[in-house]
Amino acid sequence: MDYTIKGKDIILCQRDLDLDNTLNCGQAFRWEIVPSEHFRTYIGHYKRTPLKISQQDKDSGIFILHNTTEKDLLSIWYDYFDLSVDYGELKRRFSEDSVLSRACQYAGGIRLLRQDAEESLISFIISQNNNIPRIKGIIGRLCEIYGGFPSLEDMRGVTPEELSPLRAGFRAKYLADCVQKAAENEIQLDRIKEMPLDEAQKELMKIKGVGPKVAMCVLLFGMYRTDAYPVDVWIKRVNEHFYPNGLPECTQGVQGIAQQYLFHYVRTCPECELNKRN
DNA sequence: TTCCAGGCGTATC
DNA sequence: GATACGCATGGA
Repeated sequence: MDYTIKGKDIILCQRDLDLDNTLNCGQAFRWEIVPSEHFRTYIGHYKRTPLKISQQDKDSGIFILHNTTEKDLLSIWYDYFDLSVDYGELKRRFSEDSVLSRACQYAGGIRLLRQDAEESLISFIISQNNNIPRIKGIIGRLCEIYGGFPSLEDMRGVTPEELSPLRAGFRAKYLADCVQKAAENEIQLDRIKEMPLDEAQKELMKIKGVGPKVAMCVLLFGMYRTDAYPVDVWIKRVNEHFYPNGLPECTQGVQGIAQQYLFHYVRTCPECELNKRN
């Protein structure tokens, strides 16, 4: 990692990272873009620790972590932004496949964020049969109520009625069930992290409102299980249209990272035939 | 007005 | 085990 400390800021040189790509590709829901003198500036959190981060230009690979410490960089943000992984190497692997190659070319600055497991669980319960702007709205209201993103312990004893200000609809009862099962140790995320993928998925599915897809999202985004491959409506189309015989071999072990490139590509790239409705 | 959104629970066969 | 349907809410 290449960085220098400049007063209260840290200047980070980092390849294969683009803030728009990474923070707006549907894996995280509470990074907000804010006006600044730089190309892009976002404010977000890992658990309760805030970060304001700027990307200086589109392609320079220079970032400013504002008003932070070397300790937070090394103990939080280095892991959160997955900086130990060589995404250049990963993308060279993916380029064996023509679809993935296009996806990487379209948004090569995507990185898989290592997010908090509890936040991922709550967020992706909210995500079901929902659209991304509205997911962000519900999560924003959740954070307002609790003064930051709540832990499952913070929400202990909550009822669906008490969650009605979220306007989460039928998902409120799922959130309450999730909180209750965690409180009663019916599900233990720390144990699930250590389980084989199939077993971990089944365990998460004990929570009402957590099915195969949400469970895979929790494993991928909240537990850094890069072999987890969540299939939503978009990825279902990708599988049927591009990979009728299964994923290419170059994704072995990192199917989840490939999924993230594919998801963003089909949803937002005008050149992708699946993007155009019909 | 109708359709759809990072799905899932339930009923039915 | 497979399939059909309802579900809260809000934007297009």
